[in-house]
Amino acid sequence: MELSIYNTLTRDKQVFKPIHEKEVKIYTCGPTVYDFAHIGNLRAYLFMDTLRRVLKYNGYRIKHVMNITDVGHLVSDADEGEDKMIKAARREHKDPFKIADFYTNIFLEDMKKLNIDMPDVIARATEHIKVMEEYVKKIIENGYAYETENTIYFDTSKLDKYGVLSNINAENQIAGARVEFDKNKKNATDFAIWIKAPKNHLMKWDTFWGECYPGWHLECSAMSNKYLGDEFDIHTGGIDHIPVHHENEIAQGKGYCGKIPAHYWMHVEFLQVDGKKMSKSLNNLYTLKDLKEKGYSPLDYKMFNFASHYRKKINFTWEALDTAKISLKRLKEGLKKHQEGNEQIEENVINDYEQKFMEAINDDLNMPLAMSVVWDIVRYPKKSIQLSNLLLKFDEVLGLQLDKDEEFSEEIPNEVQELINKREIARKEKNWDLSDKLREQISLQGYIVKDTKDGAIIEKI
RNA sequence: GGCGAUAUAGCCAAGUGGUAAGGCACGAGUCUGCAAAACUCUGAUCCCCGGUUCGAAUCCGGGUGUCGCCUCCA
Repeated sequence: MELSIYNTLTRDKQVFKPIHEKEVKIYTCGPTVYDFAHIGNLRAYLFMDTLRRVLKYNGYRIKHVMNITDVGHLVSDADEGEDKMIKAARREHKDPFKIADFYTNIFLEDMKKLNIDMPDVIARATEHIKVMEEYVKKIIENGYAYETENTIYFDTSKLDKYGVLSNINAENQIAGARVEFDKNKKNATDFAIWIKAPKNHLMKWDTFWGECYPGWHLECSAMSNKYLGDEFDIHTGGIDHIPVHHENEIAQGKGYCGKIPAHYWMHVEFLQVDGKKMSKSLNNLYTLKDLKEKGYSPLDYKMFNFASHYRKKINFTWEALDTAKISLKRLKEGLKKHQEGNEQIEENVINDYEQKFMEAINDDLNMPLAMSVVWDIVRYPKKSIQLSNLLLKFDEVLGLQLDKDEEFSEEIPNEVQELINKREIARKEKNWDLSDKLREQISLQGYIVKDTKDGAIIEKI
């Protein structure tokens, strides 16, 4: 079956045709590791995960590279302000390289918790300075750059067109600018590719142009080129990357070898919180840790993401996350129900579900629609191991670990356990008054008791 | 000022020309000592106005609202 994906470059959905028949080469703009990843960041990597899984489900091999930006990302994408890493280093009174290590590790742990299928290569910018240096030199040789006192700029006026992704151009950049552009720049859209490090600058390397550090946009171009070549299949990132970062990558690709690096550009929309953007200034940034503290697991959050399409804004509310949590639990219970069943299901029913699921995921990763097929199977009137096997097969795409129980069972304090034991005895004696009183006491301790056939289940409130 | 997105039941959200997927919540029922959980059943003509068409949530034109990027941020 054909796989269609939306390409920002052409602004339409296209049938996906890789450069090599069986292998797909992907580059993902990874995190700048100067702080904890918030759930908005994580949405982008969940999208990356789904994309990988869908491609694999379609039988492709994948060569996937993601960068870790640990230098050169200035507080503004337009090369203004200071380096984010250095700002963080000052905030935490630590060496910027240590900061990078710290947040990189946390990031990788988050990826694991979300059961994200990771790229084959994770490239740290600071380990690729030489590659970047060579990349810049070639851009200069090709006549696409000019020097000012402290910076080497990419000259966007040398391109046939700048702004192929977003319709921005030098004129409208200037018209609406609230920031003054560097007067040394020839064009408003020119951007720094190599920057001379000021004295006492914490992150710098001895290069062909003296002690320097790389421009942020350059990192991705140089590293994708090293691992994937002049042209590869898919480039992914957040929607905020479109106007500057990815335009600049395209510009650099053209300056380097005359080619737009990727054939397909895929972008994830933003996550909002209560209908507003998530931002530091609004103080509504949540991390996985915040979610955990409220009793939600990383996979609950993953489930939440499947409620909407990646190219649409998703509105995060605690209520919506709760919906996801309940749904995931019911999904797992549905799987168990089918695992215990042995009723025979006709083959065409199974085939029909497979067909529908595949159609959904192959239609530009329509996960909400795919989930409706999953629910259909869960709610199928017959119990059958054939259906549970089908769900597990689909879980290769979902990555929700449907067959695993959450290891969310926290330890129950002794005093609460004693109350529970007493209550069980009271119930056996049919002493309902005492039983209800004990349940009340347990709830005062912050736990809910639920009686099932197999005994009481305890949950934290 | 420039660029872009979006408007579908209480909430979240699919659906891009043929008469509205799914999830959550609410309500009813089954089960249960009770409660909870679980399971079953139940709801919308798609922001407004005009047009194209045999037929539009879906296409076109005009409004209105909301949101995002251009400064932190995926």
